[in-house]
Amino acid sequence: MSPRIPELTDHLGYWLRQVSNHVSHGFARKLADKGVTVAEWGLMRMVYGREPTAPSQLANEMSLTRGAITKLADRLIAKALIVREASADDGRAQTLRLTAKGAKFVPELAALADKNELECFAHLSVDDRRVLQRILNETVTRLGLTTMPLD
Amino acid sequence: MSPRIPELTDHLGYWLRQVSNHVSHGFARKLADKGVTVAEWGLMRMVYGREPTAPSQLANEMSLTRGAITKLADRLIAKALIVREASADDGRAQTLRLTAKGAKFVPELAALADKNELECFAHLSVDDRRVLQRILNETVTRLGLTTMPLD
DNA sequence: TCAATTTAGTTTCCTAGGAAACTAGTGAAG
DNA sequence: CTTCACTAGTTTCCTAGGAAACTAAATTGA
Repeated sequence: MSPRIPELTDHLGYWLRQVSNHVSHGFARKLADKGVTVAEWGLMRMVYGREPTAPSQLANEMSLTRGAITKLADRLIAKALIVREASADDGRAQTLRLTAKGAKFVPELAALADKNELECFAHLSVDDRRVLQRILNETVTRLGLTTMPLD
Repeated sequence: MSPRIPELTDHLGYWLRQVSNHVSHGFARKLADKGVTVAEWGLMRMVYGREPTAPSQLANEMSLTRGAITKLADRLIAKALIVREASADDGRAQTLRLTAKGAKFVPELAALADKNELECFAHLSVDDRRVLQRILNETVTRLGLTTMPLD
């Protein structure tokens, strides 16, 4: 007897990705109006209000390779939103921090993030949102995730 | 007074992407052992047990561009998992369908999908899974999504 | 009937990130 | 001191997909 082959839609993972992609793409579109990508926003938010930070540190926190951070930082530097500075004590090390322009930009982008969140989840009851939050948190914990996803 | 800037982690969208990416990457790793990508699996599952299907049809259903389907199909053809055939009645049109090898492969890959689902969500109570399913479904409906995400 | 439009699929160019090789500076062992 | 291993960051090559230009076939309609 042939066992039934599950549909793609039989898996929670499918719906999760569906929703997640939509949320991210909606956000990406909003950010694009400001000339920024989601990854760029992520890095900017990470270094906002924080001591100059090592790229490798950010790579860990954002779950990107160091190579990706190099290029991401290059783009933000080209836009004059962050600066890369040599570490005083370690000839290999560098730090990234926001420029004044970058720092002024962050609240504006954060507002877009809030707006996107609202658009995507406002239809849920307060209770549903709490439950969703709890379930996602439990899952992150269970799966041993601790870092920021960007891809 | 300066308003507080929300953390990345203050948004449901952040956690959603975190979990979604983890689930997808875990699945991608399993599929990689079989020499297949998530997108390739998606296309294979879409055409499984189905009449030969137009690439543009699949593009819609999978939320990919036609260009992406062309290339995705090229890869699957190179692996002898699907075939591309000219439409009899329309000189522009083509259809894609699984080869015997491809069709035999699908159940094996589907088992991996089930396994991945289990690994990612088994820790949730039946109730939580039902609630999560409902919330995601409501959100998909509300956001007007009807298609399959692959990126 | 034959031009204009539309449609199906392909191709080219571009972006973004991973893997792994590479450069250069650090630190430890001898 | 000098060598060796390690670490920080960069670079090269590769993959995958989107946008838009492109080809060819169908359809429309004057």
